Amino acid sequence: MIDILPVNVPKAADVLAGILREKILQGELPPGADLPNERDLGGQSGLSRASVREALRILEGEGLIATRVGRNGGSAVARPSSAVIERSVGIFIRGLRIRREAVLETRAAIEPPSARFAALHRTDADLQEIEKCHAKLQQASEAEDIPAYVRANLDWHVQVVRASHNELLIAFISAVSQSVYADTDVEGFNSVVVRNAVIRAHSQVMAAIRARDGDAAARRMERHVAAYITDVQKTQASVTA
Amino acid sequence: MIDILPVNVPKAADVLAGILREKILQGELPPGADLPNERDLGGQSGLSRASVREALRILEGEGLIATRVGRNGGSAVARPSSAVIERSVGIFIRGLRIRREAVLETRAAIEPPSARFAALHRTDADLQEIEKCHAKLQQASEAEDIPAYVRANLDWHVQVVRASHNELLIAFISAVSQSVYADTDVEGFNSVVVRNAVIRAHSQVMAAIRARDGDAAARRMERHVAAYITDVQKTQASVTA
DNA sequence: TTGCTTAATTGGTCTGACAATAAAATAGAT
DNA sequence: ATCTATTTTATTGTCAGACCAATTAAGCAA
Repeated sequence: MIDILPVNVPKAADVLAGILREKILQGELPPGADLPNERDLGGQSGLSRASVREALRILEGEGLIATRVGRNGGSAVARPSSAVIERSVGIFIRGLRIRREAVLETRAAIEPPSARFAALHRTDADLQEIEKCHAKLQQASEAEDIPAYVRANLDWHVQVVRASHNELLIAFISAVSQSVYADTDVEGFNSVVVRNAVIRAHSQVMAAIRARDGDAAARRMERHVAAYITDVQKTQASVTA
Repeated sequence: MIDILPVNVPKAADVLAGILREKILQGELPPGADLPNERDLGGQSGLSRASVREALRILEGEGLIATRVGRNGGSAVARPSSAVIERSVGIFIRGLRIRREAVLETRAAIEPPSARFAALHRTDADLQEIEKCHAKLQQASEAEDIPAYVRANLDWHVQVVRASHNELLIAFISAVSQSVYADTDVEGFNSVVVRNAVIRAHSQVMAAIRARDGDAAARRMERHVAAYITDVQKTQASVTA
């Protein structure tokens, strides 16, 4: 009696999706290429339109195709964007009830090395974008517009990582930031003292990035995020108390 | 004439998927809970079974439900796992042709802070798991079994991050490692000198983790991954030459 | 109790039809 | 000839109903 492993029974739609996925990822179907319409795909694959649609929906969920209705509609190959990572990370965080502390830890882990890469790889345009965010931050701080301040703060951090020109780090920080933003309590930034400290820290990080000093950028960013985490924990404590 | 923005036309399946997704993420439908069968869901929602199935497929793709056929089958709420992140990151890397350098950079960015957290949060069981990977690594190295060596090497790194007890970092490193593994050229590890250097570096990191010395763990891990990257670049160069 | 058979339940797949949409083709007006 | 309004057409979106396949519960027999 040989023991046979549980036999895998792939569904028709999964098989078709797998075939198309490989064609796309291997470059045989480059971004922008039109797929055959659903009826033709059904004819070619021998599957029903229902199964074809299921396969296309899978690929759409993976960000590999985009589908439009109407004449000259149909499915076209798309470039996957960081949106798919952001979505899966968001679901992961919410679904597993990841502790806020762990999310902040992750941000704290990613940002200092990202700041280093930003200092090393930045273009002048990157620097200008970062400074634009900084200006908005100052403006919101002076106007005591806390929601705008929180938004600008997050944008600044994301922009710094963008300057690293590392697409994966950008996707990760975007994904994590979205979750951080979703439940940042505004209370912590009611103090003008806290806000000014943030602005000063940002200025120092920017100076290092401007000077292309990777070590300084990483060091200063590390101090900044560490300070932020202790601030959050303090606020947490005072709320709990 | 007022100008009206392009009106969003959500598809029936998206709407239903959104409703169910929120119920799941808000905890109204906890992991393990059974959803109504497809016909009932259709009846309750007023949608056809085809649309219901499409909605369920979306949620399945997001890792939020698992579906089984047969009597007492149906869809049950699942805990999203890091698998969804791994899949989306894999598609992102392959689809966007992310440079191998950027992937390694990302790993290099994540691992040192992860090693710090590992030193701070590890349990004895974590340490044993890491040491088990290390033993396999040494064994494979002595046996000159390079594929097993590469595998064990990767496992060791993932295991260190596991010891951080930060679920997000674990998911990220798992996702990135899978891509690293997919195109690690074995050539670089043909040299016993290189392999022994890796083993020494691992030993030092482990010593820091054992001693719960976060700073040392981060510092040594940083040196280790930096050395790995320069090694890869050297191999690359020799291949190109 | 144990094992086999049967029936019920559920997802998987197919077929065919119609509705909704958006582009292209056409007709009409200036 | 060119712009505009209308009609046609290609395509996805949705639905209804049927049957197949897989799985398990229930019934039954040894």
